[in-house]
Amino acid sequence: MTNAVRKKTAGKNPPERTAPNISYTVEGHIWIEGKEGTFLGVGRITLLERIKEFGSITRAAKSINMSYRKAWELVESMNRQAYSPLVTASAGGRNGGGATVTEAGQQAIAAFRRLDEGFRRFREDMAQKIAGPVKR
Amino acid sequence: MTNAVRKKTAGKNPPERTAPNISYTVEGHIWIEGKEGTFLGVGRITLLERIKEFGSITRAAKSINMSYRKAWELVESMNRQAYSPLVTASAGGRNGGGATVTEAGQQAIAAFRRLDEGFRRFREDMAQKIAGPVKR
DNA sequence: AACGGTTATTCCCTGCTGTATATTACGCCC
DNA sequence: GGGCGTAATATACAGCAGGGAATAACCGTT
Repeated sequence: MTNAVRKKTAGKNPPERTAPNISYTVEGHIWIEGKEGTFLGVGRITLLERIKEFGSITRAAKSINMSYRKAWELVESMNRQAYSPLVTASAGGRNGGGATVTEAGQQAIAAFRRLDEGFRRFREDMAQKIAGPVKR
Repeated sequence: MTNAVRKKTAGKNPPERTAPNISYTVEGHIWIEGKEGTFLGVGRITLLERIKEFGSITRAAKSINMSYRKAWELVESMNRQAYSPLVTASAGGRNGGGATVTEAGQQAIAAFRRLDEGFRRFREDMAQKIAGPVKR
């Protein structure tokens, strides 16, 4: 997959408008879209996983350097668009309350992770096929 | 200000936190990445296609409501990251000059459109598989 | 009844991204 | 040479998404 390096050039090189040795990767984002736009994406799913881990929106948000405001907005958006809420939360109470990822939420996590893994494989396959036409 | 309405009712539906009939789609973006980030994406490829059509960066940019500055930056970024320039431009001259999509540029367009079409099919396939686990 | 940690909500403010504008350089055509 | 429409480049402006702080409500625990 390595490519030949053109090293012998006649004359002087202009300010390097092209690079001699390049490798390309196929990158991308994928998400599940509902009525109001994004329903599930990598950020939202990661947030769900952390909420499940910590039992708290606040701590989940901090663990991924996300503001509570943003985290709360994402949870609200997901709950609005889901058939049944993915996260249930309660203020006050034992340890001040907390948040729980519902069964539906855990299914959403699993489904999206499968999707995202399939996407990763797709991108790898495409990177191979692309190599030819794009180079040279 | 508005407090959450706590209904003690048994028969009435709560303020519609969930939707009864939902359809989801799998959406996404895909791009080819080089040394400085994005190399080819939908916006850049569309720009290339318009440049090919009009022979001018200015008119191409206007046709997609893009500022000339932005369009020029994209062209520069593509040319820097490609093995050979995808667009060549000249000021002055007949009709003030213009821009041309090179052979490499046309190959880039074709390669990316193939990739994007494959991605579209991938998303459609995934939307089918996803339907089950996400609903209900 | 006070405490503590969380959810829920509002407001302000900054940083970033892109837009709009202005200016210069360029080279064919009349 | 003057004109024209483009490329190329710099500067100032606007809009908005996100962050952070501040506040209130909540409820088991002590």
